[in-house]
Amino acid sequence: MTTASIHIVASPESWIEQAAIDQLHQTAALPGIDAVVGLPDLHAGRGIAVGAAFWSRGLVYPHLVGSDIGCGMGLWRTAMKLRKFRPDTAVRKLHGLEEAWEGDASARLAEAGLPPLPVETLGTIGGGNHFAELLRFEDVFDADLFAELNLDAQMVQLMVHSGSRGLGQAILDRHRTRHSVGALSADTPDCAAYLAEHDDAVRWAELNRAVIADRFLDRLGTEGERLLDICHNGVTPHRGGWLHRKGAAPADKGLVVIPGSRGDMTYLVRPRSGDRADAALHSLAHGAGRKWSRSEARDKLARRFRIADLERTALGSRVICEDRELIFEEAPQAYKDIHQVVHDLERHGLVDLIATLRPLVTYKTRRA
DNA sequence: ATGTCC
Repeated sequence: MTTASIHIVASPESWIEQAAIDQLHQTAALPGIDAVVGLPDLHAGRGIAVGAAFWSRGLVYPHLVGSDIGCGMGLWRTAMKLRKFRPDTAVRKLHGLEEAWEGDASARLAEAGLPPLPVETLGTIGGGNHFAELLRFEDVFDADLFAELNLDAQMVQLMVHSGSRGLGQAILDRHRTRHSVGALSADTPDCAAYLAEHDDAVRWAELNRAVIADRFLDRLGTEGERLLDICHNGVTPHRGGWLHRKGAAPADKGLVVIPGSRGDMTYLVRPRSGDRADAALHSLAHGAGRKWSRSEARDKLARRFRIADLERTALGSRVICEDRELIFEEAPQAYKDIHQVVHDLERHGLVDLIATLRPLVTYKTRRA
């Protein structure tokens, strides 16, 4: 059995935990895996490294995508002018947005051309590292491109990070009862069935982000226009094989936002194509990447900070998170430095920087 | 990650 090539996109000074590297090697040794790429936000996951892309020739591995099929980031321009925006007012209006949506979810599914999939959680953020955030453009690195893309630094922007909720989980669970963590031969009915369900979950997740954005915009009394939507958990056909992305943004689907932690900047980048993009499996970091596990973050930060300390960030933004464990787990200190992560991508010739965005209000969870 | 586990 041959072992796949392993390419890690990071500079020598960027810290990457050994456990994540070990996981890459384990995945590289699976049958049919030809190429493995670790992005600079690489960190250990539950068996599979996060911040990674895996290319196989004739086999599809559902467990390399994981349970949150279709998870990703969307970015909207709101119609709120920055100079009129008051964070206090926004904070007052934002609550209950992780609870069931009152709108007609079935109609939204039908409009999107989706089959009658579960609708109970459509329009809900979920837990973990998911969030919705209001931001403003800060540094503009390429003013011509910024203008050409019709971006507007005068307006408040909205970013949504969420996925397919219980739907993706159910698809992986069903697959696992039959095949465990085994591969599917690409030409089998079981593989076709998984891919069909996977593709539905990807579209459900994209719709979920759109409904979340609608709920936020409604609550804030404004409207929005979607600028981009990017899926970082999924499997797609690529060069006669299958490209699995596990917490890796696509470099071949237009502009990408790479959020830092909830207390740091977000980067808007334009992926480059070419040999270096090929070597990186047309993939990019999907965020800053965890530096500390959730339990480490809780232990270390609960000693040093009160909840109230974490509801305001070093950048002056607000964090709405009524879950006292989650606010420690997701604290900025638990994440790598986003500037270093993006610098590594730039240094490897994978992206051109367009702009940074500064967080204003981050919403995680708050009772209605 | 989880209409999640304690």
